[in-house]
Amino acid sequence: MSGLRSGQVAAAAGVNPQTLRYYERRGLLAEPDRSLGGHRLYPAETVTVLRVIKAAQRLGFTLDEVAELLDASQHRHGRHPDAGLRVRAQAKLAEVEAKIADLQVIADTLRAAVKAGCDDLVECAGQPCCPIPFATIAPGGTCSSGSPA
Amino acid sequence: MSGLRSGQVAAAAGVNPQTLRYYERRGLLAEPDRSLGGHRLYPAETVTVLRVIKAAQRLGFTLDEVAELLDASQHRHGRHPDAGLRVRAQAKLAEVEAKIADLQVIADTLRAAVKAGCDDLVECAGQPCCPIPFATIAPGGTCSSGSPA
DNA sequence: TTGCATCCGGTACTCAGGTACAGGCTTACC
DNA sequence: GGTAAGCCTGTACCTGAGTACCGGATGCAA
Repeated sequence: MSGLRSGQVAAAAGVNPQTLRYYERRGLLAEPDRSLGGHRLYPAETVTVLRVIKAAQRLGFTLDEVAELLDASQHRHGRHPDAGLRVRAQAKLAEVEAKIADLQVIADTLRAAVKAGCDDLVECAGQPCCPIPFATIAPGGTCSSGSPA
Repeated sequence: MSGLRSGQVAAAAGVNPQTLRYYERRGLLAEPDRSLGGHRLYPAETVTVLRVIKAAQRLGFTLDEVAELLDASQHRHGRHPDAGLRVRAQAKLAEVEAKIADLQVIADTLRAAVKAGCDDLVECAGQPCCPIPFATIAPGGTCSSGSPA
């Protein structure tokens, strides 16, 4: 009995054993009991906690945010209003949606550049017809459609 | 005459002066001429190059990729087939679209979690009804319907 | 010629999330 | 009790894109 060793926990959760120590330092995992010789002995729930961490990371939460979520999970009694998953998930959703919108603009620009036949960044920078936003553009050029070598 | 000093170029392009040296090390900017005392003297085009770099970065290209694009731009004569902007922009577009799709899955999951009223990660991990994918789930819970992935 | 802003090279640090290595101790099994 | 696998701490390294700091040299204008 007495608990799982770090290698066992790591294997069960599919993470590197070093990651356990790293998470402990970061405050995501509580310090476990030790054997007489100083080896960590984890309770079985630790595997679940690791899976929770990985799931939350996958949703876009940073480790600091995950730490706060786990923390909030522990003393739900003195419930702070903004610490819960619901509120944070809503905020994260807004972040993710903003990121998607940003990437969509980028994708549109790339599509436009491909369609316009741009094949040389530096040359494009001199031509006002190129859809790539060079912010403020250098002295104008003779633009048509192709890519004059 | 004789060229722009690093601070002038940096100010004109809106970047940190240190960034110029960094880009030089990374091979994005050619080594400029020097004054007798060893100070860099840039041609005016450098400002355009910096804007090109920033525009390409904005489109999702890494600095290594930007370096290759700039490189390809210089010897377009011995044209390597896959070095041009067009091909690379298409590849980058696919990357960006994949990332958008991934984020959309994440956004959907977050929306589902909010809708399901999840407010505690650890608790959710024990309940099969939570839409958050905990991969393989820990010992069961008191839940009604479930869709474990 | 003096004074100050700027620039030089080199090094080290930042953020995020880990991963790797070195040198020594513990545990488990036979 | 021997041996090998596993674990311990501490420290250094990785990617990516810069930024900061240091002591010293330069450039330019009055």
